[in-house]
Amino acid sequence: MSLPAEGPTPLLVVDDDVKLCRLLRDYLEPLGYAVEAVHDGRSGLARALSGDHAAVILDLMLPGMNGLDVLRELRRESTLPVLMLTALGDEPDRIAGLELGADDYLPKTFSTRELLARLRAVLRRSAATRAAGGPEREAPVAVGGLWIDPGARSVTLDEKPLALTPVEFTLLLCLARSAGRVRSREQLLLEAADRDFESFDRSIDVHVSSLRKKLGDDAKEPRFIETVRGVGYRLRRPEAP
Amino acid sequence: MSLPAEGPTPLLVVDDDVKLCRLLRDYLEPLGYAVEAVHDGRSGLARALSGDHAAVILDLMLPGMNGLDVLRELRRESTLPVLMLTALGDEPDRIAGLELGADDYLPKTFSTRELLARLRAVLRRSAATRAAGGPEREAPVAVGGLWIDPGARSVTLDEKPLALTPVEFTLLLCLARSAGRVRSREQLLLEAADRDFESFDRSIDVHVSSLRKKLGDDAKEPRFIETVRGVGYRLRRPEAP
DNA sequence: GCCGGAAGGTAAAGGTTCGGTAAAGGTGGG
DNA sequence: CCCACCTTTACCGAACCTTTACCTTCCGGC
Repeated sequence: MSLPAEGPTPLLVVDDDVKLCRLLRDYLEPLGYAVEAVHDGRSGLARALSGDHAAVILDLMLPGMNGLDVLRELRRESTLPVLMLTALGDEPDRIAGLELGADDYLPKTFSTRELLARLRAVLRRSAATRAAGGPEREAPVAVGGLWIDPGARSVTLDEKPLALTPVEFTLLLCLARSAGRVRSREQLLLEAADRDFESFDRSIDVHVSSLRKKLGDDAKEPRFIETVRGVGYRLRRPEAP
Repeated sequence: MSLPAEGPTPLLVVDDDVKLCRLLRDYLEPLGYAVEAVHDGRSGLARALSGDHAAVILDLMLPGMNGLDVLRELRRESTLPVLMLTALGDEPDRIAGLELGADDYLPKTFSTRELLARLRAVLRRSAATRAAGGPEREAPVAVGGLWIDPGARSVTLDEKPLALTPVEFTLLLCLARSAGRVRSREQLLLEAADRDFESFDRSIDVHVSSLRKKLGDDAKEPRFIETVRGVGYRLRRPEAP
């Protein structure tokens, strides 16, 4: 990806609300961003694919081509960071958007602070992945009835979505990636919470406990997370006959 | 794994759609890959097992031998990276594929960019695990009908899993690693329980006793753990006629 | 062969450690 | 301030390790 090394950070805003677009421009340009605005889905997609921007702020309610369709098409070709604008309480769209590969969402009632925070977070993350070796797309992991998608940070169990907290998600992902092998509390804590372990730290146990509850798992006869006494935990790998 | 150090990266494509195979070859060869294509499952499996390739792109819909069967068979012998091709929205197959050990999936409507990105990701990951995780991992030990896996911290006896306590496990592992040689109670206690031995300490004897019980072993005519009077214990190595 | 002591086998008891989990406490973002 | 989340604390029960005790087996000496 080739972005100019200097100058303001170029952003694309796709929203049919012209007033909102102006608002965003007025707020963001003094802060070092260059805002290009388009007002329908089709041109939004075209501009987003041009490679001229560092990120897109994308409304989901659009005339012509729906925002979700724009996102889906965009994701066939590009890993450009996408921040989607959703009406308050529009949970289903939000989830659909994140599953299609949006990087974050922004309620339409956002505060300027919130906007800036999420925008920066999204840009930072994309810069980080780029620096770390390009658009490393992480493959989803499936084990037992679990489907874990690192990109969307979503989990389904027997086709049904689970609501996990960040630490729970990472913990589960970490266990799933080494399914069948034991992982120590040290490793888990480091990967899931980025923290060092010191004795009498029970937080992994607690996270495992609540994970099990959400998975409908029983600690004694677990379908998923097995305890390995004195060592750590292990995700069961289904028998392979 | 022995791949040529130089030249194009050799790929295997298994798909009955000859046109698609040609498409892949035309796209990938100029980018530094060598594409070998076969069009049915059975030859796909045979070629994949040859060790001649760096990765496989595997269609799941195949005449003769199903792609999932190919994958399952392949995974018995090989950790070769597999990218599977799935029809859009074919969630069940995707899940089955990943559970069988596919490394990623590619919707049949993939863009060339997407193909390349995922292919590179898969190759990079496999290179990484080979470089880092490979030699570091502790190798399982097999002796008699025993299979001891330090990574999983699991033991099977004649294919059936055994539930051992931490000390029992370490004790058995320790004995198995020096199968055929005697180990003193001192050594065993130190390795298995991290404790110093002082005279009249019987705890190793007790652990050996319960181990034998779990192994179905008889102290007098042992299949596994032999007593060496006045010295310690020894795990029998199966006769080598 | 018989005897005695040392070594080893093992069941059971005792005490400790470990892990599950509810609930309290703390923290940061909205 | 509220909410969601993570961590810490506390308590309990279960699993575990060691010790003890009582046998059996082994082996050298008689």
